[in-house]
Amino acid sequence: MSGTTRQRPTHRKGRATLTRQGVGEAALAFLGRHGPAALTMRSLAAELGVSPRALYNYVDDRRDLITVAAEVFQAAWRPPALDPAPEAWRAGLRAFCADLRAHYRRHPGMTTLALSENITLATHPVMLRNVDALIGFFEAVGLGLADAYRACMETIRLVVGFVEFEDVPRDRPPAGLDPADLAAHPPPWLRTADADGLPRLARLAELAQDDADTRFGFSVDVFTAGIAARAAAGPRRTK
Amino acid sequence: MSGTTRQRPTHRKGRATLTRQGVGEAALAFLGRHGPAALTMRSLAAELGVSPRALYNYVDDRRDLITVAAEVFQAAWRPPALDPAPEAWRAGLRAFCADLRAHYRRHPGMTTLALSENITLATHPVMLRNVDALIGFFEAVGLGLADAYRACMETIRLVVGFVEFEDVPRDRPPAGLDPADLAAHPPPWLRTADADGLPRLARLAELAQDDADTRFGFSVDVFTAGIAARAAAGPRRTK
DNA sequence: ACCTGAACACCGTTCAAGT
DNA sequence: ACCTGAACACCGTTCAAGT
Repeated sequence: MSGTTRQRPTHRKGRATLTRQGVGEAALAFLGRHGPAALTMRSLAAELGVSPRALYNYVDDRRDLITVAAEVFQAAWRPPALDPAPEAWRAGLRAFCADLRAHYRRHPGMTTLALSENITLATHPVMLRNVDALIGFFEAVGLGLADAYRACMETIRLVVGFVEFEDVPRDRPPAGLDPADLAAHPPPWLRTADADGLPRLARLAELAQDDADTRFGFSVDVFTAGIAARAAAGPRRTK
Repeated sequence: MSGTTRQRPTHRKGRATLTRQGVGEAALAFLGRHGPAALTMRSLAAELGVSPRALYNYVDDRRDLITVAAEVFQAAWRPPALDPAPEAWRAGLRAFCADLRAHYRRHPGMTTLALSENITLATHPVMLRNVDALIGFFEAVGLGLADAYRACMETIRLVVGFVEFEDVPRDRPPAGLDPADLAAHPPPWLRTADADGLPRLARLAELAQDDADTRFGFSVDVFTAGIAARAAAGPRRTK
């Protein structure tokens, strides 16, 4: 209590000593700068000024590295507070989803990587607290506990799915494609259809283009309305 | 018109000649048998009894190969008919989503691969027809054209997101994990939480476990209720 | 205890040469 | 026209050896 417990040295050869946490942070930062394809054991080691083998002292393998990065990523999110009051909850849920979407977009490739490496949702205490709060919110809005849990998970899936399918390809377009084509919505591959048996696609071409925020807003609004209907049916709906 | 136009030979050295389409079909089949990680240019070439270089006569590169496989995959789906009649459309949408989910699960790794390779939704005539029909369905239910398009895309995202986040990890569990842990819902990483400030997670542990079908049903029902609310507000909602 | 350097078994892709 | 075989520049991971 009084004395100085022996500390691990924080530097070595002029470089900060590696730690599991530090390696994860470096991986997450690297991901933001260069994208998921560029994150290799070798490139990250080079960035840290260390041999590839050194990383294996802190991380089991590449999968484990990505798991740590995912934990760091999750812990970095502080969600806006949710007010379940009847006149406030819809706007609150909208803001919550918008904030979560922004967090994911700030780290492009994090989800892509987690999915392709089959990372089961990494579990950080901060994340557990957020999940618990969101479930509590849905309960307060009028859902039974089981439905509140399901709604919580669907909220996350809705946001992450939108980012993955809509935002990531536009924020970080693949090499060979024209960004203008990706930005357009409805996309050219739907608009080029001639009218042979495709009447709505043909009419769609005449519509004003959607931006991603409008489409995200639609998805969240539909979800919110669905939750409202479910809540109105009463919490007993949970079987 | 009368004569025999010169045909490309269909066999060569006792092996069916390669075609772009055939290579895509082989890739999709390989994907179903061995999973996305095992699908490499070299392994697919070996499966076809050919040198890796030969594949490059039919596809530009690995990304292109996956694009062809995705097209084959999409063209293979024949959705159930959708009836927009007031008393039928909800059940029809549910069946539509269930069928789409089943189609994706039949080819595990297809989405994972498409996402990680940033494949912009491949466009096959069959898929365009399906999309057009789904938009028409939402219009007939009472949505404006722009909203019907958004609802169509959200339908696909909902289903694919569920498969990707819920089904794939369970249908094809990653090597190091206990399948029982993955099957459990809520998952153990939520249930192990002690009650310190996590009251709903603690109560969640006492609930009967959900199966994936129940959770999928919840998501689709909430979506359906949301669409119903939107439709009731009238097609003029589209700005 | 933690690092380096060399090595192994893989990738995707391309080159030059065969038939 | 379409193939093979060898090669290049990469991977993740491991081994043996340094300090």
